[in-house]
Amino acid sequence: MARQTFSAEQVESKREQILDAAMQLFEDSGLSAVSFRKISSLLGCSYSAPYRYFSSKEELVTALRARAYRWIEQAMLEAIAPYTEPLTQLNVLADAYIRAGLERPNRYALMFFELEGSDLGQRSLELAAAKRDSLGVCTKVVTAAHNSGALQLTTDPLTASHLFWAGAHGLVSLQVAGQFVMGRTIDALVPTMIATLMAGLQHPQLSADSPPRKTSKTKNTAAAARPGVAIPEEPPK
Amino acid sequence: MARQTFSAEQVESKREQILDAAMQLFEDSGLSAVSFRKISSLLGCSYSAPYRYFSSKEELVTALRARAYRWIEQAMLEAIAPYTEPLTQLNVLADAYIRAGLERPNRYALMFFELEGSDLGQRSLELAAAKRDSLGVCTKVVTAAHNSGALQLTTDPLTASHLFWAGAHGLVSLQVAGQFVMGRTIDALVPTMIATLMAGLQHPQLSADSPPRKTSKTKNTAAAARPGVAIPEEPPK
DNA sequence: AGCATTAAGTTAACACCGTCAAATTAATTG
DNA sequence: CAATTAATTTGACGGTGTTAACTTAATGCT
Repeated sequence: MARQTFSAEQVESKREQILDAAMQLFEDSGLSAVSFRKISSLLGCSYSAPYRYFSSKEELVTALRARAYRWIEQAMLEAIAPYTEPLTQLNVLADAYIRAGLERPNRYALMFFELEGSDLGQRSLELAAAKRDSLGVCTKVVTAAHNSGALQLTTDPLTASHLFWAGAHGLVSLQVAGQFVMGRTIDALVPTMIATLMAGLQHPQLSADSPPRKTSKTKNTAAAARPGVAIPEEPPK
Repeated sequence: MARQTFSAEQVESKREQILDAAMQLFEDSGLSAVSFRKISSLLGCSYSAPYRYFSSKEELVTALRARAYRWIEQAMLEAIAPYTEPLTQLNVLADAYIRAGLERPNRYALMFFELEGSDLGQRSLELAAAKRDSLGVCTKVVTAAHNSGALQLTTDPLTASHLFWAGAHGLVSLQVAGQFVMGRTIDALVPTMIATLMAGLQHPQLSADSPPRKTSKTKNTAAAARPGVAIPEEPPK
């Protein structure tokens, strides 16, 4: 026969070395600084060697993106570990998520948006699993809070999880993008956002009866009245 | 004397031609497809000509980013134009913002996150103005809703605007990033998010008394009790 | 032992990129 | 017409992703 193939562990070890170097380059100097040549230089191999483990830069960045999800998942898990009360866990989780995003904005940004025309992200099972698991931490805590009666949701826990995640992510994004007006800081907004969502999600006038939105064709129909909120106006024209 | 310099209009026209081509390339194929050479090829000039109008690719992308903010601002303005009732405007505005983001996810993503180590975004007055104006549309509507009594905020209107923006942006981001679990769509979440924030922002238990967050050093202090929400637990260790 | 086999890694090459200096074109004034 | 000088083009450099050809080295077979 011939030389035997590397074991799965050896391959994984190589992949992680490459990803370590790539992540370091990315966090230090952005995505354009991530190059096979610089990675190879850091690893002491030739510039074409990593191609055996990542068939393209896009694939490498996708793996990097999955790592970012694993990182935020871990940050949330570690934050809630010392606590058992679901509502406390939810607050701690939100705090940890946002702090992690602010401390490593580049790595955080990697989780969202591609800025490159690529459909590889849709086909990576590893990335899909990492996404699922990171959201799962949030969903689990919200569900526990709901089941324990501490958070009396008027929507299902999954919807509530999505809203919490979206709210937290929105704050981090706006802060990183410099969207907050002068004098305002995210510090004051985080507790307000969490409290607002908690209050709103327990508001009796809110239930799962919101009509579905039309994403195209018909316009402005989503402005229809919602119970206890507002009465619509004359339609345009 | 000598040949006279281009007028400000001529320069601006050139800049817009370049930005048109750049935006087209970006939306079609991502940021890496935006190159001086391809732009020049589209414009029928030499690959170095655009350098007279944008001294670097980073500067060009920053101008593109400002354009993205002007675009979303315009989408919001056009959406609310036919209406006068502030609460209706707020709903229509949120709907327009989110639909715009979903229809052009690449352009939308340009507004947030850099993915490149660059501090030029901080020094561009044009970009700063575009950011301010786009948020201003939201703030104006929220303030009007507050002043008219239609939206009885327990926080100041600017804070509420930030929360609305963050919530809407969070939903768009999660949708574009494929974060929603299978079977769920953003269509059902948008009205829920808006209604939740509206309900939460009018909730009497919420006021501006939320303690500021510690962003570093001290940990887990943000999990402290908030009125009417939860009672904290034993601290870790 | 020696050799064939074949996985892992290297080198060479290509097209493309951002960027800048030098050369070139073209419009305006004296 | 000629000098001046803004606008543009050309040439060049180092860096990039990617592929193909080549080299190295470990294994099993005879």
